[in-house]
Amino acid sequence: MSIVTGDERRVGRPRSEDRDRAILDAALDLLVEQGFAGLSMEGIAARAGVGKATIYRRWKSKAEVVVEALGGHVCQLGELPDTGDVRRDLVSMYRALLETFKGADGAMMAAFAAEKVRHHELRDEFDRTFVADRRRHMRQLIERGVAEGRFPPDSNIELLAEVGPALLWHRFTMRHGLLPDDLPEQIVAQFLPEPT
Amino acid sequence: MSIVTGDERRVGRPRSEDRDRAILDAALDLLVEQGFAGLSMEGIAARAGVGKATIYRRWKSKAEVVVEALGGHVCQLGELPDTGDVRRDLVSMYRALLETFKGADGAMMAAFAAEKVRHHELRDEFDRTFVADRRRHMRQLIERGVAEGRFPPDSNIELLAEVGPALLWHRFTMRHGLLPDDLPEQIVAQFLPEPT
Amino acid sequence: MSIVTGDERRVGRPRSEDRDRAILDAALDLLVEQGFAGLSMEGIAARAGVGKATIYRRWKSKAEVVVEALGGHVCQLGELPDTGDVRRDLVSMYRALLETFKGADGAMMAAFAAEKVRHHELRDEFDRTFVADRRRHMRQLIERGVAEGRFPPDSNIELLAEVGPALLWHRFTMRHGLLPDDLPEQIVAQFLPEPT
Amino acid sequence: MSIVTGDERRVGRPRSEDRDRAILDAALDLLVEQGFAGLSMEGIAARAGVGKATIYRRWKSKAEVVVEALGGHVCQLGELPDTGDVRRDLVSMYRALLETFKGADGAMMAAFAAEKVRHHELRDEFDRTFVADRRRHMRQLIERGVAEGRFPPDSNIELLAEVGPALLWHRFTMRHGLLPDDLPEQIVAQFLPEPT
DNA sequence: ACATAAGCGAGACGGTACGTCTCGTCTTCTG
DNA sequence: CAGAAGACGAGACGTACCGTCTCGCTTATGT
Repeated sequence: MSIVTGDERRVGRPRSEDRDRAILDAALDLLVEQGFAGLSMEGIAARAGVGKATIYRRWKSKAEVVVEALGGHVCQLGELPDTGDVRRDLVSMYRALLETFKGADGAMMAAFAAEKVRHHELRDEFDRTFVADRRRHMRQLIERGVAEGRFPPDSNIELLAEVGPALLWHRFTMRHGLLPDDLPEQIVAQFLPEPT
Repeated sequence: MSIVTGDERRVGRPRSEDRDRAILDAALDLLVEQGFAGLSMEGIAARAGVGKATIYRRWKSKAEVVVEALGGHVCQLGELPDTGDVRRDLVSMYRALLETFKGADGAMMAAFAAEKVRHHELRDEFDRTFVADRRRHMRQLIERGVAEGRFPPDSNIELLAEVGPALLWHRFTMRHGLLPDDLPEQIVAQFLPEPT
Repeated sequence: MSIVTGDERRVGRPRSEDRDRAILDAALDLLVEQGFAGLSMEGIAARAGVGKATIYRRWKSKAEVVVEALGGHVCQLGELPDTGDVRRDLVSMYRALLETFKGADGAMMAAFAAEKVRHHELRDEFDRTFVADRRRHMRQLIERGVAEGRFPPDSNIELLAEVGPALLWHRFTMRHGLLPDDLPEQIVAQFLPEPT
Repeated sequence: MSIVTGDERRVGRPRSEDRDRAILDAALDLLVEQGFAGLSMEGIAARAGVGKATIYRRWKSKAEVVVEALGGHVCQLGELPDTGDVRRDLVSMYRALLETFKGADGAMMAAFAAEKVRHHELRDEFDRTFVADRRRHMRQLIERGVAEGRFPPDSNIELLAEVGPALLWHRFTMRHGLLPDDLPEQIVAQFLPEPT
């Protein structure tokens, strides 16, 4: 998050948005190429053709640069689906998440998740940037589904909303990315079946 | 993994097992206290009362020290329960896992999980130490449960065996440890219900 | 000699002359206190309140730091005497040299002399700093003395100019500093007597 | 100096003289090849095919090994001349010293002298091994010369005995080895002339 | 129009940790 | 026991980044 976000600044040379972008792009490139550990501020500055101070003027730490670099990148999840068919919507969302885990974004998410442990700001930003919306939407889908009688009325909504992401995340982080393409359907079939 | 693993060495002063232990203990302590990133070889050496060379004589890098530190660590899983009542056994295991997350081992697991991404050896050791036995046991419980008709015969065994750990892990890593004490029961009630 | 000597650098923060001085002073102090061998880059950095990189940015090795430390050191020769009385002038110079050996500069000269053997740059700088002026002046005194008939006309000027420093140096380095106060007079009386 | 010099040892396996020699030879070789600074105990041990403890059992430090290595080597100065002709004897001795300074021995003496500054044991041993005898002999020659009227009766014997070695040493250490072959004769002619 | 104030690239700065090296000591097994 | 091998604690080596701090520009703005 940019240190100065408001528009209260008026005098002096304004910050160049070119540099913002150059820095974030460089950070992202290097992150993908070498992972979080191989990422150095010196490297970002060099790659972006920018002085280190120009980075630190905008962000307080390596972690924050990466937060924003990654945040700007991953948020292109497409629209949250809402077709009226809850199960189809959930499968869509699971699949979008699954695709995120695969591809280059997966490595980035993993790297990011790894750093969350140590940097609470990162954790929150991670949440805000590409978890919160999805979570909210899934919850609404489930709630509506329960209300419409598509899931049993005594369902544990909280868990039901969480089970898909949880299984995908578990597969990704704890089972070395064992993510078959039909996993979304499997999950729905097993844990969100139609009431008999 | 120790640099010299065979028993071909015979001459000269043998490596001191005291030092092995002192180093690994120090590494583990510091890992829990400060996380992987806050862990320095210099710190380990100082805490273990050992020269840096004594560490590098045994392991090639920080990662390798940690792998072995982890390997030497006996994760207190408690006994793997087997009472004949599948659901009770699963609740027991979920609870043990939940306690692990809450205790000192939890911090350690988080720290390791973060590093797994970058170090495959670490990932494997992590699996061996914290995960493999439990996973195997849970799967057996589920398989037996299905065989005995305690779960529907068309259950997705793989997912059923995974859903509990997945939800706990998700709560722990992605929801900042939102782990109510009755979560095991909730999970079983929602996802592993008795067949009607 | 400083790594960057030209004035081609223009951009970036300029090197601080304060640090140059702090480093060289620290080096010189430690050299006198502990000798060349007891001199560590880490020690210099600590004493100068400077990071090690700041030293290595300027010099490539310990030897080069010392060379320059020595170069910056103004050896207090006192004025080169020229009273017209050759023998009195020589006694003065011998005494100044003797005092140099006895004082802090003596320890320094010994330390440097020891190291000269291994580092030719050091040898030359040592010569420039401690020796060259004195040598030239003594030679001139002797030459004039011979010209004026104060020494026999067939004198070996080279040796005559050298005998005093040689004896003092020999006493200092080979006889543990056996340097009685009247040694200058003894030398003149024995080796530079008035022609009969 | 060997740590155990007496012959009070009787029990157990006796020290191998082969090893003494192997160690000293290795030390000397390496000293000549790389100088005192490039000399490591590890290197000596390896070159001699000997354990480090075997060296430390005999000598307390690197310096002492070198003392003995060098001592054993240089003492082959030949007989101290005593022909009855004082000046010829002195020229002989000066020349022997001069030859020592030239050759490979010179580098060794310089290396040795350099270390004397820091190691008093070295200084004393240096003295004992290849200075003391010569000095005593020169002094006797001079004393006899004065007694026999070959030098003026009011000569400063101490200085007269010292002037040759002092000039040679000065040339060697302070003038980069400016040692012409007739320097011995020059010295005698200038500073030890026949009384008129 | 021009002063002002901030932005900027470059890179120096005090630190900290890296992985390597040698010191002089210690500990084992072999002869 | 001596000896070869080599582990050991200590601590310096020279390198790489960290996040901060100057420098001498450059670039809008607001007077």
